[in-house]
Amino acid sequence: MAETRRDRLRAATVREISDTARRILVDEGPEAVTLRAIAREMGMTAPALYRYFDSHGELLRHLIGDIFTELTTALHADISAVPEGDISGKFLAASRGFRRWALAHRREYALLFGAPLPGLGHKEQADFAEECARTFGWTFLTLFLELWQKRRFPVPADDEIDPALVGQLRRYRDEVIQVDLPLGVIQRFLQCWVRLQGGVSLEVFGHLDFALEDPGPIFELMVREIGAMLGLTYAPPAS
Amino acid sequence: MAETRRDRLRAATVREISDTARRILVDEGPEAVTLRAIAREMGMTAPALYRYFDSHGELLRHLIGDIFTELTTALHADISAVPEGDISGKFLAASRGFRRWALAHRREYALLFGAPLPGLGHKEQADFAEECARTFGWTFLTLFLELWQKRRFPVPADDEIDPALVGQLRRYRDEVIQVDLPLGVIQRFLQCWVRLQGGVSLEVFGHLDFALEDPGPIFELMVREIGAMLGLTYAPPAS
DNA sequence: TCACTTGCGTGAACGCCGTTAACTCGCTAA
DNA sequence: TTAGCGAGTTAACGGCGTTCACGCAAGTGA
Repeated sequence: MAETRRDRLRAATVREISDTARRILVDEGPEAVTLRAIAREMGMTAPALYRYFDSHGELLRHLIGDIFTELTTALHADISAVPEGDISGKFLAASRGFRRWALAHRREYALLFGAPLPGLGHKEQADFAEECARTFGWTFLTLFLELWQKRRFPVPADDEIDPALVGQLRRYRDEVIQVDLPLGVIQRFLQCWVRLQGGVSLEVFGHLDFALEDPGPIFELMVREIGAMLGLTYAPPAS
Repeated sequence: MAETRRDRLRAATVREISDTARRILVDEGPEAVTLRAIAREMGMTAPALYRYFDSHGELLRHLIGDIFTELTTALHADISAVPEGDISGKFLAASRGFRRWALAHRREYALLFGAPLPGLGHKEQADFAEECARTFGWTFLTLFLELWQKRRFPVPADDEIDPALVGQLRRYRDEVIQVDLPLGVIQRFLQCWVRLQGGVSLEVFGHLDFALEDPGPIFELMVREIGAMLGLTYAPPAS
């Protein structure tokens, strides 16, 4: 079954819808991304969009998927801009790149990492957005694993880990990562990720404004601490 | 000007509106908190609510203020349940209490600490919600300062702090805290707060579900680390 | 007591929104 | 060549925030 002309047109329309939705999101905020607004912008009427998406929610999920992919691409660019051997540098670049992207795309970030939208259950299976999110997750995870392979930073032994955590870590390792690793590595990964994403979220959502105008130094401090935990050779940001 | 009968009735209605809104929020989620739904529930019509609030957004902000106050009250209860001398215990109780409240009130938490709602600019001045948020902030801040007074945990000296941060910390200290303190104490406070709220947010919003079913142990690990940084005498949670 | 103000609430309406249903039209595949 | 399918339309439903004109009762001053 070759790709027919119709199929190409359809794919192009889907892309145009995504792009339009994206532009509205950036320009006018998430609440302005309505079916009618998208259709209006494209010279169509709202019901026509139902030929391409089952509902408003599904369109949004698709948009989320697109944005995840874009973020992943941006991070990979940041990472591969660092010379091949410098794994510490790559890790720092990814962390800073994540924050930079988040600050430059606050509304998109809110869609990806904010409170889960009602009606957009984050629990959907076999979802496009879900898949893109997983791919994104691998970006940091592979970096982390590579770091572990090369530097063997100190991690807690299995019997030093909270028993309530051991089972969960094992499941995550065996079912998702599927690489033979000490559980302590995974615990460290999660700890780092919580700090990184947690810190970025707070800053992006303005929850540090009560004290700071520019939380950049606090973020850098955090990166430094994470680096220390992982035995990274720290280098200050380029800019 | 004494409080007239009208004033009392009016205040009662305002409270009933808040309560109704709150109930709808808890039962049906934030998107269900509409003027019409509130009015319906109260046996009124939507336009009547405009006698009490300028707009839907302002009603929501008021609701946020109420919830902040409730959270503050809950935390103070947790804190004062710990014997007077045990400042470490109080700090741990507050941290765990914050997480417990957040998990037990996910929708409310999202309203307070999620991405700022569009149309609900977080930058409003002299706002009721803003005021309640500030009061909430003092809960942890005073605990932190009390800890500093009593235990003098190690903090960086002024000239060890990122110059880009010094000015901001000084301004926050002089204009908000108004207590004579080394800037390093404030830096530490912010670092702790970022980790605490960042971690709780991630968990509440389900952004650790990709790996963990119960992030509790990770949170406890975080509390432990924070405790170590502040020289707390760590005690495992009661429950 | 009587007129008057003030505040609370209603109903109708406007323009948004997501969604559904019935319909048209042109391309495509048999 | 023709039947059918896919993409698009218009009309409509119910829900939303919001505005406006109006009624009505409670409080107020003479």
